Amino acid sequence: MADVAREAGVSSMTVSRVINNKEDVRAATRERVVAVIERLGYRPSGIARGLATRRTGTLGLVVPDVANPFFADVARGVEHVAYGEGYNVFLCNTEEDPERELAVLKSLEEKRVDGLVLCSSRLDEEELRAIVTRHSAAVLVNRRLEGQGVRLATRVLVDDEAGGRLATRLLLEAGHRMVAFLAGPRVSHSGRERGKGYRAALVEGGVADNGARVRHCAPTVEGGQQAARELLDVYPRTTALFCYNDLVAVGALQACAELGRRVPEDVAVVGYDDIPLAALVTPALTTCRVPRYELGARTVRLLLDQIHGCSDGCEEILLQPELVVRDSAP
Amino acid sequence: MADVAREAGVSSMTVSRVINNKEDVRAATRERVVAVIERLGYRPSGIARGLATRRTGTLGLVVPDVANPFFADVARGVEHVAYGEGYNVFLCNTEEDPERELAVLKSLEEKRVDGLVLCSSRLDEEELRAIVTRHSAAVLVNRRLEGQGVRLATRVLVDDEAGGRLATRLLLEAGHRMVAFLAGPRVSHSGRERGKGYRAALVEGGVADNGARVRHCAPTVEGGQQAARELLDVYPRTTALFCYNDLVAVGALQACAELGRRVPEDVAVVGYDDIPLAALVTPALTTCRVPRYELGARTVRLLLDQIHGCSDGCEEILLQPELVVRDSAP
DNA sequence: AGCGGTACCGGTAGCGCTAACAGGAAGCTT
DNA sequence: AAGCTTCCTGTTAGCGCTACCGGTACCGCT
Repeated sequence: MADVAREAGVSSMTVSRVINNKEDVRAATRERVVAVIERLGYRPSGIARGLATRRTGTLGLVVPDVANPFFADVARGVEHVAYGEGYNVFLCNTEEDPERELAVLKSLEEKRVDGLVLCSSRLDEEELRAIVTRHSAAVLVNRRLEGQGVRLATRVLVDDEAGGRLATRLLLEAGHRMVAFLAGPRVSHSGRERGKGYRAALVEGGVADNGARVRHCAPTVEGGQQAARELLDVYPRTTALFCYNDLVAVGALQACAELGRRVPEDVAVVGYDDIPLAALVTPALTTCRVPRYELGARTVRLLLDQIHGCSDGCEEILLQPELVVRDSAP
Repeated sequence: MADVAREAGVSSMTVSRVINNKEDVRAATRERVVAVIERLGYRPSGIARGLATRRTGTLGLVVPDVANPFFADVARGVEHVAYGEGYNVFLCNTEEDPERELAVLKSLEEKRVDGLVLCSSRLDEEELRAIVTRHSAAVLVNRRLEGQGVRLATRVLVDDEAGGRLATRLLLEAGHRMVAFLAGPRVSHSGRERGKGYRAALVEGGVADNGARVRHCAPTVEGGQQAARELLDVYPRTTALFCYNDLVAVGALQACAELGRRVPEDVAVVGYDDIPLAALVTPALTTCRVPRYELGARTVRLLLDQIHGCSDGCEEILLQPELVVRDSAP
């Protein structure tokens, strides 16, 4: 920077003003400085700038796993909006390990990120609260932080209860009366919400809520396959399956094929998420699309509001899933 | 930091030594300092440290799109190894736009990343060379940089020619004599390499190389479906399709279903990449697995060697793909 | 006692940038 | 002609940390 200033015959302050597009620099001077910068290939140091301004132009994104298509899309949304506003994004995978989550969060603090996006945190209330209060700006995704105190974390969520209701209602309206729920992992918060919607729709539809029709399983193709097999074995009169996610639904499809049940004629199957795979299996999955990219994008916009101080304090955004009807149901 | 020093009754230098795990601090002193750090919740500033040491502990990762499962896996590998060595990773999507690629590269320079991983760059030779020389450490993925000068970029590649050969040979050995290649986009470097392997295998197998059997298409399900349809129409005696990637192969599967060709009895189909989808379609795809996670992991290891100065200068790592035989071929 | 060696700790001087203020020159007003 | 505004530019003083050097205390040895 000093080199540039000397070459251009100005002070470093003027160079600073030029690279920050500040007013108060004569056009001629600006051009001269720009030319020297160009000629010398000078790049201002974001590090030094960060030290001086206490803002780094970076955000932290913490996800369980980017290779999961769900978080990959969220990451894309986060990165896109952040880039548009001149921010860079640190990507951190926790690999589902709370220890590691704490560790990356610590490193993000040391890097002095301006804001934090924390997806599906596996930390407990207390740890989470500590993290959030240490950051001036943080938004949670797919996780609430119940606070008796003043400070609650901003958050963006998918309305999974509505999604569960939507999917179940579709099946009921098609005349199904024996709708089962392949519920995914017992610990999943999303799964519980989807289950709430499922039961609410059953009640609203005049079908007695029957807990025995809910079966937990691993959120994978194998998990879905096995659970569907067992469920159709125990309750052979089941005519519809609402699945925790699309992978489970694909497993259900495979189980139906094994058992000689035609889909959707004998058994209707509805998935959740609308991952790219959903459209490609046979029959193509009817599913509940969750706006993953938008989830990331909205989150960052909220975060940036918070950073720029124009936030309304504690907020919550609830994104609505949307039914995508294909061949597997109704 | 000054607070910590005062509270612990030492100088800031000693605090610095403690947080950097340097020797030359008495155990008792260290404990005292650690206790104060803990009590005050002090986190050293990576920014200030970066300014003083000229190392930031960050890497830049530039990919066309993280939502692409290929790059998502690469990113996972990169992040995992980087984390293990105490580095954080900036994730940058170029969204296939060279302008944007240049822009993110510029921002990464300003952030003073210690190293750069550049995947499938769409920049031309000259731009690329400029970028690489501006960084002390950079590794290219899926891209060579031919240099007449002294300095060539380190790179990690998949041996796509070998992959093409492998897949084609499998088909030939199963007795196929009419093997077509759905080649993906004309501009794809990987596609060209796979084509080379395909032709080489044909020649080695005593089957005359017939250019007319190669058909370019978009690297998507639709692209593959359309190309397969047309190809099977023009050359109805084709009994095997080697596809640019798994998506194209899925398209080919759909085209075969439409045309009433059984897979693999009438037409054998081989994909490329082994994305998760490959195992889930019906029939499950025989494909060429490319080690995506390892690609990312090896790349970062190479990069870290370069950063720590223990590199042998210009190097190249060529990763071998591996055949995964499922139901669609032979 | 004096010497050298080791273990531990502190002072100083930046790293490259910007916030905040302090001018100075030109043009305008009174 | 003095004073005032407007526009532009420079000076100073850090931001929080570490490199580098220099010190002190204490030990064993001659």
